[in-house]
Amino acid sequence: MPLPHNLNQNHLLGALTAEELERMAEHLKLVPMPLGEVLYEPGEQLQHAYFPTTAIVSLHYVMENGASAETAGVGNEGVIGIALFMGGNTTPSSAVVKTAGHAYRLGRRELKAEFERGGSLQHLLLRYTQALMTQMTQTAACNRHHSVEKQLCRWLLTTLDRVSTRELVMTQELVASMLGVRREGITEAAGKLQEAGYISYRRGHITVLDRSGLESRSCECYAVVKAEMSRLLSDVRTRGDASIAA
Amino acid sequence: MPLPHNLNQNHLLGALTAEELERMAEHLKLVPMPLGEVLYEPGEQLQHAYFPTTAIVSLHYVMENGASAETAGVGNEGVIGIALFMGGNTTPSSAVVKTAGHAYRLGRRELKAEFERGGSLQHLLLRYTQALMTQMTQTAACNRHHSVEKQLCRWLLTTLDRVSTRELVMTQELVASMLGVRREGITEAAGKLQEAGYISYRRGHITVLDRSGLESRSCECYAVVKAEMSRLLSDVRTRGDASIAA
DNA sequence: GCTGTACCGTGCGTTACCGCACAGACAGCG
DNA sequence: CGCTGTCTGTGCGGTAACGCACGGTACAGC
Repeated sequence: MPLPHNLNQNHLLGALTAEELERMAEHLKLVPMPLGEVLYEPGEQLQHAYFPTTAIVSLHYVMENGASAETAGVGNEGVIGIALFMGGNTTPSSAVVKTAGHAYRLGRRELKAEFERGGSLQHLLLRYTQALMTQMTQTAACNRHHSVEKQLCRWLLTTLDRVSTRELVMTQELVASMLGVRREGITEAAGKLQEAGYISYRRGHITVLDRSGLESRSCECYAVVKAEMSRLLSDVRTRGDASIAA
Repeated sequence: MPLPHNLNQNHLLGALTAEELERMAEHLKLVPMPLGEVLYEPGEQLQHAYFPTTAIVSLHYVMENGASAETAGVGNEGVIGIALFMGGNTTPSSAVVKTAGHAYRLGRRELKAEFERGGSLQHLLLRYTQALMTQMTQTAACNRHHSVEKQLCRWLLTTLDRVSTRELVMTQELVASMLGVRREGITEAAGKLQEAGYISYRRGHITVLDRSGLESRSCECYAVVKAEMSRLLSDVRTRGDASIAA
């Protein structure tokens, strides 16, 4: 179902003033985000920021021995390319598309220029950055203390919050690499969840049947991050639909 | 040896322009930071930012069941109270003093006011924030993949970088709560390091004998964070010693 | 409808870390 | 000087997750 895309589908863009959005609109380009695409690699100078509409992107750290872990996810509530306005221009981690979709792309110059005007975009981006730090903090603690099953529940829930369907297009292999665990660990945990009737899956598709079931088996981290995100971004998505079609 | 404190001991303050520093100097108050002091608790509106000189502070997340983990450390290279200028005003984690010392304290209004002038303080703070995110990312991945011994090495090295001596005043219990592991796990790992001649310790005091030994047993995370910190904050500490005595 | 590739399930042995319990050692204080 | 509380060492069973190997199965593409 190819919805007509519009800027409001990204919550940050949707919360800008009409004036700001007008200034930026001509520079925002809708781009497809295929599964697996690498938006940036460690140490590489970023050229664009991405405001996802339907895509979901994973901020991902890969260690020397090839092991990896997701440190935060970004969907239509956020933006990829923090390092542009924070001033570092790059990061040691990478960003990869974990659910295909679309995003609005903005050149680094245009982003920096608008950020430095100090208007509502600046405030939004800074608060979003803080929200991202909350995710990272929570991931760090969660990685230390919670079981794979709990983490899987958390991960499914946060991913589900960013899509409009109950079905995620996801192989166990992919999930495992996000959580930084063995593929077999996911097989086992997912098996238990399926047995409990919370999810069902087939080759690369996970369907959530009982959301509250997942919540009950998830660790606290899901709720903590969600609450903090909504606290920090409470004024986002309140602008109504006075949108500029793209 | 009670050195005369001066603002330059904190690298961020030391990198400000003379003009900015002059504006802020009258609001900066040198305060003692005793071991264990809690600078802020989860959800609590911050009243001050702290620029450590000799103290080291841990950003610490405590879970519902009481388990905890450090997500980043802050010493004289940084500042505590990011949430003030990022706009969230609080965070779900807490900040506790893990090595006693001093810090310059600044009221939240004064910090915000200076931040919003958009001068070099703003740029410094934003880049420092990005460096903090690097630490968090690395901690998350490290927690997932590296052994307690490697993590202990990393932690000792980063702590050592923030003090002027070779001796850390630290109980194993405290180290364990920082790393989010059992106290016995530290006993074991520290025992091995002592056997190797890299450290020696007695009741609450850890002395580093062979730094490069620790580096060789540490995980990559230490070097990654260090390199990224120095990249992001390369212009810090270059202002020379035209300081304003406090 | 066949075939090959990707994906998933299962079963080992192994290991790192946990939880608990208790004993010993040191330091500071009256 | 001895007491006391804190800190450290050690042992032991339990367990979650790993690494590896292999076999089974759905689906896509021809």
